[in-house]
Amino acid sequence: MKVYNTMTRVKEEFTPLVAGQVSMYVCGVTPYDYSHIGHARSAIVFDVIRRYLTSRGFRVRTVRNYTDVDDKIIARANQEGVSAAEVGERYITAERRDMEALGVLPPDVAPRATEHIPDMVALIGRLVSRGVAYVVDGDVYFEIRRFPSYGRLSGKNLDELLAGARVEVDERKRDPRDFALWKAAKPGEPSWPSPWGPGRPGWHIECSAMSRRYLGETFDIHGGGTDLIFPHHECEIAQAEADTGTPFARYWLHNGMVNLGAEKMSKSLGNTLAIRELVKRVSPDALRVWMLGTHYRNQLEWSEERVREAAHALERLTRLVHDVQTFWSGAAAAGLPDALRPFRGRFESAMDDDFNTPQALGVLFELSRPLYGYGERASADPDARAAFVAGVEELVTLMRTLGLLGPGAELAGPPLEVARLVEARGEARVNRDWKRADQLRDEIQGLGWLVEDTPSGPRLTRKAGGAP
RNA sequence: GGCGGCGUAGCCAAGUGGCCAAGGCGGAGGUCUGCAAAACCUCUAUUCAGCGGUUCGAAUCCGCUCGCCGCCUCCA
Repeated sequence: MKVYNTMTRVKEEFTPLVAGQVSMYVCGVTPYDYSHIGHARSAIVFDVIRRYLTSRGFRVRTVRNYTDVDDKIIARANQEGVSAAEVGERYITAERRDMEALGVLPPDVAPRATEHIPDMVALIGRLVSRGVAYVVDGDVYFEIRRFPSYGRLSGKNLDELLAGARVEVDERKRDPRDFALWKAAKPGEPSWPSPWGPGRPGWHIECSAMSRRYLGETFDIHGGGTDLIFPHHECEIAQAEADTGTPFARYWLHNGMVNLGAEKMSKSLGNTLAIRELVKRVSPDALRVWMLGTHYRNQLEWSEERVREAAHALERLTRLVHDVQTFWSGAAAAGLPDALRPFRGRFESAMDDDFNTPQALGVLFELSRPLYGYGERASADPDARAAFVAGVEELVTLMRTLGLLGPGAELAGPPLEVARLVEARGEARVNRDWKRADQLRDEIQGLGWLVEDTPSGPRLTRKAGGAP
């Protein structure tokens, strides 16, 4: 299995530190507002990576954090006249709901920065005593020039960094590129005690401290959006490695941004589309298929129209699953026919190549073709039926690897009302009362279901459009 | 200015040295069907932004040009 490592800028063979186990840390959100499509992409990308690794037999331990102490949270709290903790709590709760709606598996650990302040204080203390950090008026800064490889992940040259620095000038810092580990409390801000006086942690320290607590000094995969490469991940590395002297994360994976129009979607630009609004309009699986249709490292342009197309494409797959459930749920599956055997291997080759989901999805669609062939003959030919059931089982397995067909997916049967209408239409057709049959079909369609007559009987599917 | 990425059919998007350039959406014709729908069959890029070069051979490697985006500041 190969993964692209941002650190080395090349695809590398993936070998976890401990055979059979993978430790993965993914940067989560700063909960000061509702999560948007960009967060959804990151979550879905790493959800798929996690699921795939699991399907390949790895025991995967995942951590996704909440950075619930930050300037923006404080600003929001002040603006609303509530506590920062309340703001954090509100958006963490919302984020959890969003993730569930998207079919993203909860991480094994979802630590909050505010619950790990002592770990951070301890880490900062060690950095100070090692001489890589210094204290000024209750602030603590990391001294960049004490960590020579600073800039390696992002490919930044330290001198140029200084030249083009748009960093605010702070005379107290030894070097403008030094970053804050600890910020002395200002009036009205939440603070915690520390050897340097009351204050709060800087932005990057929480990830260094929490990843270490839950995954150890060195772990396998560190993920996040490309926008975190600098300075966030760069600083995480500096903090962690300056203390331990051992490598921090072994593989750095970064997902591309979601753009709106030709511009990056981000909270600060105010051009976001919140997940909670999004899931009202499109199904989670359609959204997932749309996202996975582009490689995770590429940029992706938001378009509801593209998601609708994805929803339509997805139906080619889900219809097969429905057909088995509707017509052959009790039928015995045979072994997978030889003709269908290569698909899993092709799927895995695609995924093994830096999680090439567009290609993997292509394999699924190719698999659907022969499957429809078996489905056509299923009622007349028991062999075809057994092959059909076995083949669709295989399809379901692969789809689930991508996180499709989860609990959120619409696999439930039609409401009783619809079922009755279908039955009535069946009778009308037997009586060759076509007018009534068509009328009933229209009624059923009005309720959001599509009836199709197949050799095995009427097939019911939810109408296209992607709505949940 | 520095670093990184992208430009493949009407649209989206894989492919990164050599079988006919995946797959999806859309479109065209046909089979099937009471009519539909779906499915099935066939078709829909002699060509990969442009120009040079390397090679027996390039969308794929190299150079240049044009266009677009991201990071360098809070950000998934």
